[in-house]
Amino acid sequence: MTAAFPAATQHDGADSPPARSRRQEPPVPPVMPRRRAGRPSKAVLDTEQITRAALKLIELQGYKGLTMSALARRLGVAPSALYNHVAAKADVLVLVEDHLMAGVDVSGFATQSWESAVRRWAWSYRDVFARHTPLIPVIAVLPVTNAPRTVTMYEAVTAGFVAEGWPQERIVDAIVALESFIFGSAYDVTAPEGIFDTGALATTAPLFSTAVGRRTASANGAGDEKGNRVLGPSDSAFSLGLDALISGLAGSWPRTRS
Amino acid sequence: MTAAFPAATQHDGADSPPARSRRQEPPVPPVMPRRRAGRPSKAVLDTEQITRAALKLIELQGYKGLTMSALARRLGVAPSALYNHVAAKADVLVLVEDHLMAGVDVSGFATQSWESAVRRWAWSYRDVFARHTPLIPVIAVLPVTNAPRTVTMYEAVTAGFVAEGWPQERIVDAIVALESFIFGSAYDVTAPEGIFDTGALATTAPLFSTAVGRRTASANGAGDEKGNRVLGPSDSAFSLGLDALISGLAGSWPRTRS
DNA sequence: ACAAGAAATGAACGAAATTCATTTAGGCAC
DNA sequence: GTGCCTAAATGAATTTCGTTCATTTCTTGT
Repeated sequence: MTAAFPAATQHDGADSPPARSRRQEPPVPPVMPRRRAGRPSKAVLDTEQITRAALKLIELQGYKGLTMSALARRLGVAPSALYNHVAAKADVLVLVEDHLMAGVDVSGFATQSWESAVRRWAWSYRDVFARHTPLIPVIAVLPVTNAPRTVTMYEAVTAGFVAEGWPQERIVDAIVALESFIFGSAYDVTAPEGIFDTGALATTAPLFSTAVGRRTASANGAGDEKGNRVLGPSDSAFSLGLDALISGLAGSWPRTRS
Repeated sequence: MTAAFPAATQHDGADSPPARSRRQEPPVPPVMPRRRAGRPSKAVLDTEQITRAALKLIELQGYKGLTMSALARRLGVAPSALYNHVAAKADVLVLVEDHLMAGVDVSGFATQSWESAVRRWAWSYRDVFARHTPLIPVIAVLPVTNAPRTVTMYEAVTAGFVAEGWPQERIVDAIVALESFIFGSAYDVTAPEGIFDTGALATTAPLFSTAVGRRTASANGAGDEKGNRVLGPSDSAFSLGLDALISGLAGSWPRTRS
């Protein structure tokens, strides 16, 4: 009946904690040494290891493969053991999210112009979460309180806005607006190729259909060779929108003319 | 079979039509009279009814309550019957999505200036999907081919862009950029009150923390009385970003000077 | 009239998250 | 030291969901 446990199944050759040798039969390497019940002398799990294992799983199998069972298996542990460290699967997602935030590039805010810094930050932010779209619903609603790296990221961004002279009351709104655009654009990266092909509905929507045709045509012709990344459709939309947002935001508050 | 309907075994396995309510389970329509197996003389289901029932369920219980069982129960049908009309639950979401698209206000594109029309469209688009954020991952990746109302919506928007004189190759990118911002902003609407409260991390992020404080302060003071809606934090961020995007996009292509 | 197929029922199945009782180990209080 | 409280593990069970399948019954096209 309930056969979802590592009883007969083994780990995916990632670990074998205490090398307890059997009588004389080392049947197969990947056989689980089977920890006996009860608290182990040395703690097997902590949130750090859980985070790492989750990231590895996501890398190998995508979010589809990120199940509590799979996570437990990878850590050489029973699924229920995870619940000593996280209250629910959502907590695992939060761990992953906060880990990822450290990978967002905020370096520009210390060194470059506001425009350049925002652009660099936004691209890297989008790139990170384009590979982790299932986290977006989580982030968007997640109180920042227990996400230290996320707060650190916001602090660096805010510093860049302050340095540019932005009025305090508008900074958070501006960041939120940029972030909203970034999250939405991250989804767009994952969209399939012909997402806008109208097919049988083409006659219903002549203007839109030709616009779609022109778009892909111009995109195909525009191979950017000089070291810049080659732009896909989602990249050119992101570029257009980001530049518009940046220039629009720059003009949204009364700067003293230099 | 016996002539009397065996009310002992219900087809649900999860809950029972009679008054025995376990958790909440608001008593759905009257208790259905039990249909015997086999094809009924008159078809009970079609995609139209499924869509309506799904929308009602979402309205009453949110997306959490939208399960195939609940949907079937509401339609007076066994869960498996749904699969004669949709291939999977995702199809139900697509039905709902396309239905909703008809509610997005594109009327401005026929009558107003491009700026006003985009603004009206964007606000209504965001408002619709702020109440349906679970659809966003679906929409963002969904080929438009079998979503007729979605195509109709795009056609109206495209017409507005064409009328304004936009270059064909950039129209789709501009729409995608706006849409990305809209989807991201829809999530933001659902964010809890103190999402940016840094709590114990406040000392780590002094600039960000004060910016957050100033934001809510200015938002609280700014009650808009004259018929306009009172702006919450997510509204003012949306407003700021949308205006920036619109003006930035307007300046992104070489219009002939009037 | 009859075969094909559409549209229901009802009974499973399998995956997944989560809970619970139980076992064991470490760290305090006394 | 002894004893208790709690943390961290196992193993089994529970619940909920989406989905499939065999079967029944009815409609429709030839």
